[in-house]
Amino acid sequence: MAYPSTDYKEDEIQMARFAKALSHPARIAIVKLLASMDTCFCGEIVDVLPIAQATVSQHLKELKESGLIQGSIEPPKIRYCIEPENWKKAQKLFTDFWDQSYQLKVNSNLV
Amino acid sequence: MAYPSTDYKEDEIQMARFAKALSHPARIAIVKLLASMDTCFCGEIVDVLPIAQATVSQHLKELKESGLIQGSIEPPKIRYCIEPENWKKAQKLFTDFWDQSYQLKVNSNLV
DNA sequence: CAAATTTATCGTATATTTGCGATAAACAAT
DNA sequence: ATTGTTTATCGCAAATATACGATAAATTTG
Repeated sequence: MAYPSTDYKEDEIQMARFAKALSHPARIAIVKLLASMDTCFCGEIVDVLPIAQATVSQHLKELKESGLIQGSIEPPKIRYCIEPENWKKAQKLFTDFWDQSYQLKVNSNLV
Repeated sequence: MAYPSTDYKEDEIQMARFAKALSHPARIAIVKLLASMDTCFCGEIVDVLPIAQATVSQHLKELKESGLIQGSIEPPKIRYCIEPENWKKAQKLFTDFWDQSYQLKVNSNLV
C-alpha cells in the first residue's frame, strides 16, 4: 500500500525516506556511533546495542538502503561508516526544513 | 514487539519518535503547510493532499500524538497549528544531531 | 426540528516493520 | 581439509502502519 509518489514533491519523499531511516532508536544509536567514531566494525555495533546480531544486521541493511551509511568488506569483518554525500543531502533537507520554520519559533516566544 | 525503552537513551527515543512522525510524505507536507500558513483548517489540508479525508485525519492524529502539532475546535471546523514547545524540542534534537556530525562533513570534503 | 457541514472513528484489507533463532556464506587460521 | 570468526539471510511470528468507505458526532444553518 505504497503512497502514490507522483503526488508528493521529490524533496518531501526524500526527506520522509531519511526520517524513516532514523525512526528507530537503534538506528539513531548506530548512526550516532558511526558519526562519532568515523568508522567501526559491525561487531562493535552489535556489542553496544541491546538487540540480537540478526536484528542489528537488519537495521544496518535499512540504513544502507536509505543511503545514510555504507559498508566495506575487510575479511572477515565489515567496516561501516557514514555515506558522506547522502548524509549531506539529509543534513540539508532537515536543516532547511527547520530553518524554514524559524519565524514560527520566534513568534511562539512572544505569545 | 516494542523495543526495550530502558536500553536506549531518552534523547534517542524522543528523536526516533519525532523522526517517525516525519517518516511519511503526507505528514511532511502537512507540517510544512502548517509551518508556512501559521494555522489552517483541517479541510484545507484535505484539499491539498492526494489522499482521502479519513487518511488525512489519521495522519493528523499521529502528528498530534507525536506532539508536533495541535488542533483547536472552532465549530464546525478544527484549526490546526504547530505545537511550539515540542516543535522547538524536535528542532533542537535534530539540529544537535546534525551539528555533531559537522566534523564528518568537513572531512568528507577533503577526501 | 431537519438538513448540511465538518471532522473523527470504526471496520477491514493489505503491506511493512521488528525481532529472533537457525543457518548459510565468506574467509582466515590451523 | 577442518575449524573458527564474522556477518548476512531465511523463515517465522507478532505488531504496526497505511489506506479507504461507511458512519458517527458535533455544530451550524435553514
